[in-house]
Amino acid sequence: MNNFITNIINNDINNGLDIKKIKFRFPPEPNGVLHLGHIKALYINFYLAKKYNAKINLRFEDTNPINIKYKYINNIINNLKWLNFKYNNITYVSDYFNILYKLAKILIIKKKAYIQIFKNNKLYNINNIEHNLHIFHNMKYGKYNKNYILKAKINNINTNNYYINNPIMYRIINYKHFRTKYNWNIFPTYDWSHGQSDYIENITHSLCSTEFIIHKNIYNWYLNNIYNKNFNKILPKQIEFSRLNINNTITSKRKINILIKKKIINNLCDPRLLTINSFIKKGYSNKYLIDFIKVIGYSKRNNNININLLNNIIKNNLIKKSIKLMVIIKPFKIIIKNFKNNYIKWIYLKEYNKIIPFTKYIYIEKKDFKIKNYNNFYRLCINNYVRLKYSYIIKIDNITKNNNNYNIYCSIYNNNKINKNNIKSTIQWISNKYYLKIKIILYDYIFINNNKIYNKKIKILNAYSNIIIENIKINKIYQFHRIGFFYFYKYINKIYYFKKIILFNNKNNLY
RNA sequence: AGACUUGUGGUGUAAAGGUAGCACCUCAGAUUUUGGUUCUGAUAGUUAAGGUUCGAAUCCUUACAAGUCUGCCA
Repeated sequence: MNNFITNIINNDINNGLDIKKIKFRFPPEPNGVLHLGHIKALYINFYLAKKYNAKINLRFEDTNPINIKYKYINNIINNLKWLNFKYNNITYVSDYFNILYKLAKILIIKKKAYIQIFKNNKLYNINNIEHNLHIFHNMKYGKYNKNYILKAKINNINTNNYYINNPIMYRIINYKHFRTKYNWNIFPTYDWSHGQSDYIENITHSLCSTEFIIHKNIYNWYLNNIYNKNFNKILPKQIEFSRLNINNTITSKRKINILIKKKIINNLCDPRLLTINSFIKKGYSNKYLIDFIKVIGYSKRNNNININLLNNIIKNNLIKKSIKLMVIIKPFKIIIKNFKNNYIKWIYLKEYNKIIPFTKYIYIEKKDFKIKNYNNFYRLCINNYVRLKYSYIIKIDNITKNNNNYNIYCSIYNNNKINKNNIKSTIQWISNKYYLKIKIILYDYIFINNNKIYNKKIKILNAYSNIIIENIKINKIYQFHRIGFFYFYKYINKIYYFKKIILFNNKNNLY
């Protein structure tokens, strides 16, 4: 894999960076679950770590006690385990609160940081160093209300953007932190803590998404003002790449939460979401997702990837290994003339070492039958030979009509006597006596029409399967012959429930 | 509105001043006990204009377009 990131690192090596010192980090905030976009960020870091034989830290960005929740830490660790991304250390920004506090005091002494107070609808800046230190100390011990903040004094950056010019380093938050408890009343902001954490951990290349480009000046300003030659440390370098955008769905935590509030989705495991938890629940292998990430690559430009690319990769992976079931959604009865009423022919399926029953009356899918052939209809109609999957070649002999019901009489034909070119279709079937009741849950992408309109449709269909299902496991993925891929997720009242993963091409109006 | 970033076939991504390549999509043919898969092939591209250069997707200028940011979130 070659991209602008490897180019930058190779340049750094050519310019004297010791290859042994290269180190990366993955810094999630434990405020939600990981999704496909995180896999993109993870993969580049772990790919580079492998390429340069470098170390990599999993760093939890727990700077804001209000946002973070302990349960997400375990979830992230388990997700990484499932993805088989092996990091060297787990670190927490909260471990650096003491160091960050000391560094902030150094900036105050250097007159690079100052306290700002909001009082009587006015902002007051403190100039005196001793006074600043005194207030900062008292802020730490909770002696002030939220109107006190510590700001960095960056006046050199050529911008009229006030936020960028005077970023906040510390704000007062009176909230229990899950690790430091009530020890701190002030918490560092992302801007202040992130670059410093990279520096403390000896990270050489700090990869993030392009929305942080505007913060790069702050990142570098802090580092340059903290950098101490005596420590013999390398200044980390922020490199940005564009975040993952996929049409017809979303990944952003904020937008997912809106959908949950609007009750369009129930939870973070909803199969329509691209969260790692949903992938695990759907029985995916991590390989499918990494294959996808490898294909889409990395750049700085805005992108919009068609979700079918992901679906194709999943489909091509599944096609090799999933068990095939014959499933009928809308049964249509046909009669085999050659068979006697109670005769059962057991057909042996070598692939699965199982037998399935074939009887006089069988059901095929309603859409697999038409009386007359038009528009190149390959399936069952007058004059068409059709192969029933795993069993006989049939053709319609005659059709009778009672009321509104057709009776379709078919004859079995010898495999060897029919020209192969005349059999254009192999369709699924079930015996009218032996089958399993199943339910299929179908849903569409969350968004239609370029991510602007919600798609709430969820269909639950009754269907029938041949009886090959045994030792069925939750989360196991099955292929429904000619329909698509589904995963089994529950068994209630003698009914097996399956949820959609991917449907096969539907343009010929199969279903 | 400003600041910043980015513009390569329909989509995604390579080419670090020297042959515009790869993958997906689409289309066609072959294979096929899935109208699936697989295989072969075809179509199609450097946002625009100017400049530097023997030579520009690449460097410079201008225009245009898209995205991000303008949070005491990260």
